[in-house]
Amino acid sequence: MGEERKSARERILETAGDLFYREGIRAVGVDTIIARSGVAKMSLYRNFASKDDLVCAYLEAIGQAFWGWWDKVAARHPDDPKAQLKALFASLSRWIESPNFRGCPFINTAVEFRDPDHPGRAIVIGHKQAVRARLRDLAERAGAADPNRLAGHLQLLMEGAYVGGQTLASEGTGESVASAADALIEAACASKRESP
Amino acid sequence: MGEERKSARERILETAGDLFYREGIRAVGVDTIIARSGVAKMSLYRNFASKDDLVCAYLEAIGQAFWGWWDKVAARHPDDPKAQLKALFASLSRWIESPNFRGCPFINTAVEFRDPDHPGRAIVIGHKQAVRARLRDLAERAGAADPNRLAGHLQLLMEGAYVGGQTLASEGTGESVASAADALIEAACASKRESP
DNA sequence: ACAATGATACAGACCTGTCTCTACCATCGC
DNA sequence: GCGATGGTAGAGACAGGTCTGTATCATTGT
Repeated sequence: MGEERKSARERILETAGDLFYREGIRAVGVDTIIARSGVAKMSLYRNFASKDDLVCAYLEAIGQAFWGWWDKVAARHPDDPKAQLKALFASLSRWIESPNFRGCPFINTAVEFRDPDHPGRAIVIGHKQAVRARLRDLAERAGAADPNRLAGHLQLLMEGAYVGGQTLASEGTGESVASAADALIEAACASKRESP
Repeated sequence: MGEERKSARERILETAGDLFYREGIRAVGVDTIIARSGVAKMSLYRNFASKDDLVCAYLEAIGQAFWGWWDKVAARHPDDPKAQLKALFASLSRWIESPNFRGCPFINTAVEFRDPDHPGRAIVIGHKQAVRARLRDLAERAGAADPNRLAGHLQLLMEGAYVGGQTLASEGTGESVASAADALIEAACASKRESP
């Protein structure tokens, strides 16, 4: 047995993540997930209380991957918050033009499940607030005149990039994001000198 | 019969529009639509070939309302494209903070129906391209140094505002949109004087 | 009379979640 | 060494509900 076979849970999460992201959550039934991952139905329901529960696990996994990406990009410019901001948007602009890009998984989930009591929505809102906080922190350390305002602007841009890449493909959305972010960052930091 | 009763078609379109927008399209079945609009099921299927067909009619109606809004706002500043742009974003910023706001119907539809062959997607893409064209036209007439670039930035902001208002409610998204739009418009038009 | 509509039952597909039965495999007692 | 045991997992049937779309019949307004 040379090959280590992954656990049922891992295979389910991997397959479900792929299908949910590509085709949408409501569009993918549990039967499809178990067929595609070669797993028994009971293995799914032993590991996840319900489909909603699986959706939450999917979002958590995506969140981890997201912060992994964020930290990796930021680490390329240690102690240079302004460069980190720009690098994040430059990387984002490349990502949204990839052929596999299907929008932001969090936004997509929030759109698919409109009921405010759906457990997934809390995760989505938590994620977006965390992003906002990290943007504000970077804006502040980058010396923005009004960090809160810059963080708000940049997050708008980020969300716009996510949906723009999906509905307006091949219109140069990626390039737009990077240049708009640059413009806003420079404008926000211009009026304040570093350590005057 | 003092009250003019609307035709079955009108009542269906009205109810479906309301439900689709508030709760999502996949979340609302035709049974709910007919119950809520007090219409027979066959009246629905006599007026619309299928649910997908009803969805398309819904998108067309939203599109008409959207351009009605756009033209009304623009008409408040005749022959002043820059003021029109700003006014559009100011109005948008108010709209997304209304309690009934549930995001952009076009984006929501595109997220709910990921299949590229779904008839609704063509309408969505057509709408977004039309918006882009009108933005570019205004940017050009407003004297932007690079109208294409400004139109791209503004559309990103617009899309961001739509989803931001939905997932990040009560974080001052509306104010952010207006101020970010102002900043980008001013920056884009600064380098070019009007009739020098 | 006639066209549009309401009411209702129904077909067939699909969805989530449960249940049973079987197979494998590691660990433990002896 | 070796059989018993228990945990994990595959296969498939099934229940109960919902969805779209169709068919049939009664009603209403002009």
